[in-house]
Amino acid sequence: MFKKVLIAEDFQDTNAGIVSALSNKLNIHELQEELYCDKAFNRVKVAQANGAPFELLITDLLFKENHIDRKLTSGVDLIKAVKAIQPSIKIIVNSMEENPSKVKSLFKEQHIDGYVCKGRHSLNELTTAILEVYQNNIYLSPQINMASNQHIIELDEFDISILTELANGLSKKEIAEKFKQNNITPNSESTIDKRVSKLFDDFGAKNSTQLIAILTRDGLI
Amino acid sequence: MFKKVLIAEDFQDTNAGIVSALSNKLNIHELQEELYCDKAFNRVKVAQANGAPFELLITDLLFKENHIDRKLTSGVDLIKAVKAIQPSIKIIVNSMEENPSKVKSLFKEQHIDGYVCKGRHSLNELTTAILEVYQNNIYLSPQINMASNQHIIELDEFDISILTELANGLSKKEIAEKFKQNNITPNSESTIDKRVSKLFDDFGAKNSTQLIAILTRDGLI
DNA sequence: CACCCCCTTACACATATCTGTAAGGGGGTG
DNA sequence: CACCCCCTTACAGATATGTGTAAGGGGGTG
Repeated sequence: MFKKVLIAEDFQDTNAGIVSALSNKLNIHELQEELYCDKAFNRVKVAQANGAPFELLITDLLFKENHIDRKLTSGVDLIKAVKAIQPSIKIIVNSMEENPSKVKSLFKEQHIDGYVCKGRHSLNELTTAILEVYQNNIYLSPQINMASNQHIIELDEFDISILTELANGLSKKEIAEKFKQNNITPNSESTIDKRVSKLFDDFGAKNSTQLIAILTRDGLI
Repeated sequence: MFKKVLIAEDFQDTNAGIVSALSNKLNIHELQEELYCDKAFNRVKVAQANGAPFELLITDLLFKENHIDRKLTSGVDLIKAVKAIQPSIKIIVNSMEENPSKVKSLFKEQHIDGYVCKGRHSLNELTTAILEVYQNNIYLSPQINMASNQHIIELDEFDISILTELANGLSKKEIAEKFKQNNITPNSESTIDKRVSKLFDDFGAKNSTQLIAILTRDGLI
């Protein structure tokens, strides 16, 4: 079994639940926990420098903001930073995120080893995930149905830029101007119109307002 | 100290964290837990029927949907049901909700005794909250600043109706027609225009799209 | 090269949005 | 009653939105 595991999770109750479950169920010699990404990253760095690196990182995705300055503000930031200094570390994400395309991108872009979706069985799932990952397998919560009829529509960076500015109250004309200023291309009002109209079809929206409502609700922007 | 406490919380890790913290820190004789509102309500009912009622309910607000049919689908539903059969029970809500006006309404409408906001100190806060509530005081997470500059703008039922339909993709003309059909008054396009424009000012939005984005993000609609 | 597809862009037109102004109605007050 | 305030409503006009059509350009293919 893993000998040295780090947990990064900002909710104290969740954090405590994970720690207590893992100490009881799995024979992990050293189980450390952190409430902040930056501190978690520091522990990884120090452990490696001392020749006793962590073998597994269990992390949440969202970390609440507070008065403390943060360099790493999300689980993805943390994963990137950790992988940069210790590519071999195993990573399990434990989060509320249910969007299949977001979870998919964690495996594809961040090369995580397991994904557990918080819920009524997440501790059991987490235990299973750890065992699987220890065997060099990957683990994915069964409730994340990659092949479902949920939106697997990929929003590219350009789509996201438009949508973010729309949600920010800019008109399409203003967006076109901003894109021209920032050398983002394409940048004609017409093309932006076309893109947005395509997204209406994709997401079954009648107008911009509904489109933004849908995407905001789903956490896609 | 409270002798009999019930915890309603659907995330297994959070649930476990609360249980383990309270068993260690507080001398509570009987600490039960449930993952579903309906089951929690049943426990309260049965305990009361057996002459050994719960003295305190600690509940979340949001409970994930799954394949099981649910009568009570939220913490507020549970609180209402429990208060209806046992008005004297003490209630502490433990949730992610940070909106002051929503928290305010829990105290005002549901007459809860404590509110703990999930975060990096929520277990410590919860312990304090239990001690305060046991002394017949109320407890409120310090991070919920009721007098802050956050939006304490009250949206009335009419506002919500308009906003919901806007987020649903209806034009203002269509909303006016729908209101006329459903005998909702006022219902002229002009008045709806005026209301929405007022909300632009209230929330600092430039147009409908941004307004809906803000309100959706804040969970107000 | 010709051909095709896809993307970008311009333009046009009907509709919707947003912001004024102004008229009228109900309720409270002196 | 006169007066005032607030809300509803109508209307007008400048902009913005959504949806067509069509022209042109790049890249791949035969």
